[in-house]
Amino acid sequence: MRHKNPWVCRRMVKEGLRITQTRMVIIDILTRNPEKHFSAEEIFLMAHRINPGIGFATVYRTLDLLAQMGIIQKMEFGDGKARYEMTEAMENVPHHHHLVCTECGKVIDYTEFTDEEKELLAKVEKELSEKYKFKIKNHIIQFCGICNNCGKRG
Amino acid sequence: MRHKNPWVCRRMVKEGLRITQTRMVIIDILTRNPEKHFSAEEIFLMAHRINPGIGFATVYRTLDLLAQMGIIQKMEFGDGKARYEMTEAMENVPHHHHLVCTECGKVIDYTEFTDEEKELLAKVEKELSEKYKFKIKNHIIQFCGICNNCGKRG
DNA sequence: ATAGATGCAAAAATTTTGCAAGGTG
DNA sequence: CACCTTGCAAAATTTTTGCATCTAT
Repeated sequence: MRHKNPWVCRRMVKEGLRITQTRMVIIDILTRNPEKHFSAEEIFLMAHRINPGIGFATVYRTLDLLAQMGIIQKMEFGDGKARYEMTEAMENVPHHHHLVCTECGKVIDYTEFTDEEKELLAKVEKELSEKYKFKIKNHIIQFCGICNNCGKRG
Repeated sequence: MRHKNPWVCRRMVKEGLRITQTRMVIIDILTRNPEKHFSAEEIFLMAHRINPGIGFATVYRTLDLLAQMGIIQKMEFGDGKARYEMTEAMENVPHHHHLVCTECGKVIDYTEFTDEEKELLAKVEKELSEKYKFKIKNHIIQFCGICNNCGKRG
């Protein structure tokens, strides 16, 4: 099997997991779209277009697996569907967070973190980690509100 | 109808909504537990114990309504159930965030924000608000990782 | 009185599971 | 070849909807 994302494949091999065609299709979709936040259905449809044999259940199982390994992050913007995207631990994945419109569900990505913010976040993580004996792997930051469009209408 | 949370009731009246018994039961549960993050089912069970006539659908409808009004915040910790808690905009609700264990689902509340953190957060919100013309009402901050217990076992 | 709100039950939507068959190491 | 992984279909879970009835204003 061709290894499209060597970093992920190495981790899978190290954990005794098999590098299958279906998994590679899904990993490829996620790797090529590090700034997107796809739902399971969207990933299924894209995977299905590449290989029509792929089933919904396997997409869910693979997403769970990758989330468990810390390769992707599962999140939820309030519309009942889980979303998945590469974690910041991945190469070439810019640190980014989300602005979520509670009116229309629109999600804006927000990447411009200042050094001050990054440092403070790292400090907070370190403090929390020690205080609660919690091994922090990732964080989710969402700002919720009303987007430009909905603000005009509403 | 007795008004258990005058602040919320005033807002409801202002928006032409009716202050019903069912709504007050639900608002009371949420008001008395500002630091908890109940699922819809948990709220339904508690409401049902107070007034067995209350139905599941109304619980969902009321939670949606309150979330839409910005009185409660809907969030998701990765177990497929939405959670609801009073927003910081409410009186007497301490600013707090969550540490979520991705192994066992345990959620630890984290309230100790320094002034530095609060100021920076306010600054970031203001900047984002202007840059994206987004009226920010709230934020969700979650740190994801492995809790003390799961760390020992795993 | 009347428009909004409720409760029930049925439906929708998303996610999980069982199991025989297939693919990877 | 052994055993992990898959696909399908069925099941489980969570959330939403339709509609007659009730109730707050």
